[in-house]
Order: sequence, then structure tokens, then C-alpha cells
Amino acid sequence: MIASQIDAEFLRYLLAHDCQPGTRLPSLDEISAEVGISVGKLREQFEVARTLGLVEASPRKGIRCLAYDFLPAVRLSLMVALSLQRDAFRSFASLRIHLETAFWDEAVVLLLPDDIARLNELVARAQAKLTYDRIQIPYPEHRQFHLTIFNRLGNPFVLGLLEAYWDAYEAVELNTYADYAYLQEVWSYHERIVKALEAGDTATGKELLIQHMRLIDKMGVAHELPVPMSVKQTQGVEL
Amino acid sequence: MIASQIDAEFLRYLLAHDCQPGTRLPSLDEISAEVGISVGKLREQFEVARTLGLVEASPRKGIRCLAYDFLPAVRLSLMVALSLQRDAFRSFASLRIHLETAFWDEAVVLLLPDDIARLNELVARAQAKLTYDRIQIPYPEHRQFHLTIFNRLGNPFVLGLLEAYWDAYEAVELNTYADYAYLQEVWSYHERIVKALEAGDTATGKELLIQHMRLIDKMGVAHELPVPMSVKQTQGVEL
DNA sequence: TCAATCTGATTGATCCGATAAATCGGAATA
DNA sequence: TATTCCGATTTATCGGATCAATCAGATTGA
Repeated sequence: MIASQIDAEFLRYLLAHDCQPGTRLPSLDEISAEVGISVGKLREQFEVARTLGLVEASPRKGIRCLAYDFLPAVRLSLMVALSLQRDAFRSFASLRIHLETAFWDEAVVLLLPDDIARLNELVARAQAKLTYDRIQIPYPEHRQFHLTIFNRLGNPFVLGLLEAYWDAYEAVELNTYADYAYLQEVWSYHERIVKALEAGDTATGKELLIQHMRLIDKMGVAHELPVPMSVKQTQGVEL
Repeated sequence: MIASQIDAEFLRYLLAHDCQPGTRLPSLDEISAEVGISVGKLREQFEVARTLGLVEASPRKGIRCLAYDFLPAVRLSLMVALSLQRDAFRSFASLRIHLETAFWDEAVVLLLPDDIARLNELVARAQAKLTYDRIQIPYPEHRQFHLTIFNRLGNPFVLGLLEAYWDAYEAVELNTYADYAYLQEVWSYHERIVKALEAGDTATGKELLIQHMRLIDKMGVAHELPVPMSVKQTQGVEL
């Protein structure tokens, strides 16, 4: 029924054969014979499935199904948007801020003690990186910090979108921006957020989340809050 | 720079050649020669671009670029999820509710008099459909009502996700459910929402939006609010 | 002279077969 | 028994043939 919405024999085949993670599929020749299209046409549709992260393949090993993941489709479309539209990152960043704020209450009540411990560990590692003689940008910690908070939602669409945000963040090279004072302040907020979560104070945590997104670096750029393009152009920052 | 994130010669070609809507591309043979891969391999990547809604093609007319659209990628991935995971619709519905609520304030202040007129027209058409001797389900009006409110955001990602929600709504056939009393109540709320918008009362409009999503039909199903699976199973409703 | 029809060219769509590359499991060997 | 080799499997890529859709210009008839 839903498969009828999908105009590709191979994708319908995947759904009809209950494509569970790890399942090995027949060879391309066999699938071609079963669904009634040539191997060439099948490979075109196979490439779509692979690009969407539904399957993986290598010579001799064959084709295997992967676990469903919203991210590949979102990430590819978003990368295209970032190339074609100058304010695509700002738009997606706006979406991300609203998602984190909107799902905050649902997400933080699901956090386990392990998660809180993980968040504390990330804060410690980030602060250590900012204390070394040779400063390292705690970008992986930043990414993991935010994704860990929302992970327990178990909502593949929300998680996929948030992960795509960080991939875009890297693509526009915000992760390489080394403003020491800004980063110190960001991680000070992160530390306070975790303390609020430990105290069960989700409202304060949310308020700190919102405040910390408004932080600006010394160039006047809010890394996690999209400012209007006109402000950005005046300051000569390219995004 | 961003194109380097994209592992397909044809997609990189599209981005490098400033693929603006309406632009006609060279033939497959010519692109194949330019990017240095065979026509067969090019067609595989072309199928991905087509599936993402980046280009369209027909024999003799050639290949043309389309305007960027987040929807095709989201819709396809979502359709796959709906087939593979039983609570995918519920997860996506949760995302949609939060998006509408989160972006409400930004969206309604952008509405033009034409938009308010359009919303009134949609309410009138829906109520007419519910008044005929032979009731017609005002599904297209319902979809357009919600999409019109958020259209002026100009955020392609938010709009794409909201459109995908309605495509999923159709795919799970919620649009065919004809509970007269429920629909009457839904459209009563819609009418009140437009009246609140006309009065400039965005807070009341938002409250009505949230309330109307909690409406349940006579089977106990909230069409726009995902209830936990256990409640659904008890009531024998399949989704 | 203009409208209708036809046709060759263009170009995507689909198919088929050949070859290269990656990988694995079983046979052979030390 | 461990290591190496090799044939088989199967994906990856290429090139060519044919079909189908569409268009612009030529031809024909009124």
C-alpha cells in the first residue's frame, strides 16, 4: 500500500522482502530476473537505495540491508541546498534551534544516569582541550553533547535532522573556528546545563540552552543562532 | 568546498554548473565525456539526482534543472520508514506538531491579507463540503490550511517537512477517514484559528492549534496527535 | 499563403554482453 | 595444523545496440 507510492521496482522489492538490517539480498542478476527489469536499470535504482542508506554492497560480499536512517537523505539534500542557496545554513539552523527547544522537555526526562555521566565527561574533555597550551577545538564534544541529550527520544526523524545539522556545521566549516573566549563561554553554559539536568531542573536547562545559542563570537557571529543576512554582510563574514 | 562532501560526479557537476531552475543541461553523452565516467554510471547518479528532485528529463527534450526542494528526499525516506517501522507515522507526526507549534509565532506575523483571505476561503469550502447531502472529506483544504499558515516563513526545510507530513497522512490513508462529528469539530477550530489571526491574537491562535490537534474521532484516534502505541492497540486501530 | 501532416534528428530509456576488481571459501602445500 | 593459493562469486564499470518520446523543419494540400 505504501510501497505503491514508490516508483521504483527495486525499492518496492526491498520493502516487500522485509529488508531487515544485516539481511543479505540475492545477486543483482537474480533480482533483475525476479522484478523483470535489466541489470542496468536495476543498478540505477540500486544507487538511489544506496544513497538513501538503505543498502550497502561490495564485490563478492553482495548486497546487505542497513537499519533505517533518516540522515542520508536529509544530509544529501541539505548539502545540495548549501551549495545552491546562500542562506540555506541559516534556515536549517533555525529549524535545529526550534527542534531542540521544542523537544527539550520530552528528551531530558528520558535521560539515564549514564547519559548524565556522558554529558559530564564531554564537558570535562572539552574544558581540558580549551586548557591545553595548544588549544584544540572541542567540536566532536559539542556535537555529541547536543546529540546525547536528544538521543533517548528514539525519534529517527528528529535525530536525523539534528545529525544533519552538525554535518552542515562541518561543511560550512564552523567547526574550525577557534575563538577561545567564545568557546570557553559556550562550554561554561554546557556545564551549567548539565548541572541543571542533574538537579532535575528542566526549565532552567532549557533557558540555558536558549541563552547559549545566542552567544556570539568576537566577529559577532552566533554559531548556533542564525542572524539575518544583512547583519552578517555588514560584518564581512561569509557563510 | 561543499561539493567535496558529495561523492557523485554528476551531483558535483550540477553544483559546479550553477544548476538554476529551467537551465537545460548538455546531453548524457556530453556530460559523460566531460566528467570522465561512462553513460551507464552517469545514469545511476542521474537517477539519484532525479529522485531528489534536482533535475527532470524526457527523450529529445533533454535534462533540465529544477528549483531546490527538500520534499522529495524527505518524502522518499519517510515512505520507506512507514513501510519498515510500525510507529514511523507517530514519530513523524510528533515532529510535525512540534514544528507547527515552534514556528507559529514567526509564521503568523508574516501572513498577508491575501493569506487570511485564503484561509477563510478554505474554511468556507471545507464547511460547505461537510454540509452537502453527500459529505466530502475536506482533506485538500485541511492540508492547504496548515501549509498556508507556514508558507511565508520561506524556510525550505520546514516547508518540506510539513508537506511530507501530509503525504504520509495520505499514505496511511488518514485522509479517507470520514467521521462527520470529528471533522465538524476540527473545522470549527480552524475557523476560530483564522478569527484569532484576523484579530492579531497569535497566542490564542497557537492555543487553538494545540487544542485542535488533541481532538479525537469516535474511534478514539487523534488524527494529528500521536498517541502511544499501547492505547492504539487496545482500540484495534491499525496505523 | 497558411494549416495540417510527415519525417529525420535528437536524446533519453532500456537492454545486453564484456571485462575489471574485490572478496571469500575451499583446496593444496609446507 | 597453519599458511598460501586459486577458482568462483558478485559488484563495478564500460561500450554498444535498440526502442521510445519529442521536436523542428520540410512537404503537401486546400
